[in-house]
Amino acid sequence: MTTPTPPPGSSQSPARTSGTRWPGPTGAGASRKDLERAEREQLFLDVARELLLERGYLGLTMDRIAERTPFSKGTVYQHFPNKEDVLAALNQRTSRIHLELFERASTFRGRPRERMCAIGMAHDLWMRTYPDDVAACQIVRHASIGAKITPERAKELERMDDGCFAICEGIVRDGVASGDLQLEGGDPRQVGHGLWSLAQGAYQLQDMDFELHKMGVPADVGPLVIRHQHALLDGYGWRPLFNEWDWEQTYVRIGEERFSEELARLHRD
Amino acid sequence: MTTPTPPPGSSQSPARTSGTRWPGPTGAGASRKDLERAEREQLFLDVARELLLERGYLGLTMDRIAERTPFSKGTVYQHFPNKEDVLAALNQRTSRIHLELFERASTFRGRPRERMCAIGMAHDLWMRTYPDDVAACQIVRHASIGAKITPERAKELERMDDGCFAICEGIVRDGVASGDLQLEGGDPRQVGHGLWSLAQGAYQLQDMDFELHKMGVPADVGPLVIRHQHALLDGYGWRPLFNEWDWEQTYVRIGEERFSEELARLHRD
DNA sequence: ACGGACGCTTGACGATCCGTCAGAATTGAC
DNA sequence: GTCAATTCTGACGGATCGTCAAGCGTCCGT
Repeated sequence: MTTPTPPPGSSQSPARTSGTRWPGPTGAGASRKDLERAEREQLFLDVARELLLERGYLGLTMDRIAERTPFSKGTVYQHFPNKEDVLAALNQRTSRIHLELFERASTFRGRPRERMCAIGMAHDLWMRTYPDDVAACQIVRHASIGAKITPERAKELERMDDGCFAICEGIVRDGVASGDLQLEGGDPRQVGHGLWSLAQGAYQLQDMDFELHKMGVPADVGPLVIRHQHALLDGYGWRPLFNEWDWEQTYVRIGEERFSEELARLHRD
Repeated sequence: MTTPTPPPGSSQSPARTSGTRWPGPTGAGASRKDLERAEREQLFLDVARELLLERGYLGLTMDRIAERTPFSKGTVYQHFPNKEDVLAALNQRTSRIHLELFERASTFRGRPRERMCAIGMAHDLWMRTYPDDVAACQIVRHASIGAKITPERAKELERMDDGCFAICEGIVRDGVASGDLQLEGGDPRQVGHGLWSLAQGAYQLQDMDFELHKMGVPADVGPLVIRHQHALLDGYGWRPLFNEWDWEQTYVRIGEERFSEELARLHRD
């Protein structure tokens, strides 16, 4: 677009061995410069992720990112105006996947409540596949830390969360429209809020240092959260109720028809 | 205990105008030294709280605490080994109140589900009365930041959360024992987990920067969370169900019989 | 009244990290 | 090969953390 210079002949990238497994949206139609820049940014993010896993939030420093990279700190700052923004960028990758999983889930064919189950499964898969990245999200999104993030990046994050939520909202509205869900005076969107709160809270409780097993919570909260969500939906009277349907089979179908690849990869590791 | 010297005559403390409104448990039977030390610690915590409200997590620094205090940084470090521990100590005060409110709520006379409502109200009151302190809790308790906390303080925090949870668990067990709640194969403690997750998640969502009103969530999530919790309990079949009872009256009773003082103070501000 | 041991307080200090910027290095056009 | 434009670099100033040796006050025995 801006630079009219196409990749001159040999467009083979240096194939930096960053080892990333992220579905990076390295957009098409970019000049070599842009490509290198995008690659570099990915590299920085991969290293940042590494550091975050190794040494936690307080161990992630700009200097260390530069050290583990063939670039200097100044160059890192060409990509991210500050440390919080690095976290936000990581967050962005994670949120993008979140939204994509939700979109895929929403196309599941079935009764509205079944489709809502697909959303729940997508969320569970997301947290299960990228647990550390989701943990990073918790930090950045905390208002008192996220205050330094680039406005555009913040908007982008918000946009993706809105997207996720809009999908939920659509399914709830379908539920109402189909007659499966009858809300007396409540805003349909609030049901989505309840489901989201449940998942969010359960995850945060798990992420704390407390020993949840003392509270009868299994190490893997996923199934429990899903059970809670069913209880919530039952409480709001969304048909078919938990004991009116073979949900196990629904989940099998969702897995086969929408998330076979993710489930396979998850079981492989 | 150690120092046999009693306060010689004039035991009038310097009456530092710390302006704290916290129910500090300045234990009895402490020597003058200990008392001064305890007072100083309270002062440090009050200043830390002030800073946290004014400038957020990143604006809370040990130097600034010392600056706003007639003591030097070294003295602050005599009380808290690091910055995270200051936050943890703040957290401790907040958690102590939390537990105390739960204990008070649990003594409410009524059917088990009504008593669980009292717990919900206690939680709501807690978050409503000390919103900023509860927000601080969210930061400290994040595993990646809480790693630097003094082990004893961490244990203490855990102990208080366990206390809160034990109260919930007891009420759920009462529900089962009374026949109001019939769980098919589930651990009774998990119901408590669901309620807690719901409150925790809703609060965290509110604390994020996202614009929840776009999701149909009112600025004050309290009533919505309580509605969600009722739905969850209905989903688990805890009698009397939401539409089988005059809950409004229950809440009025809880307020009058257990939290009249807190409610009055809340309405006054 | 005096002295000295003990413990508390201080603030300067080294280390770490953030974010900047002037200058070095590289690139690409001619 | 030259030169301008762009990109990269790492040293630097500022801020913060956490330490510690030296200063200071308190208290007790004489």
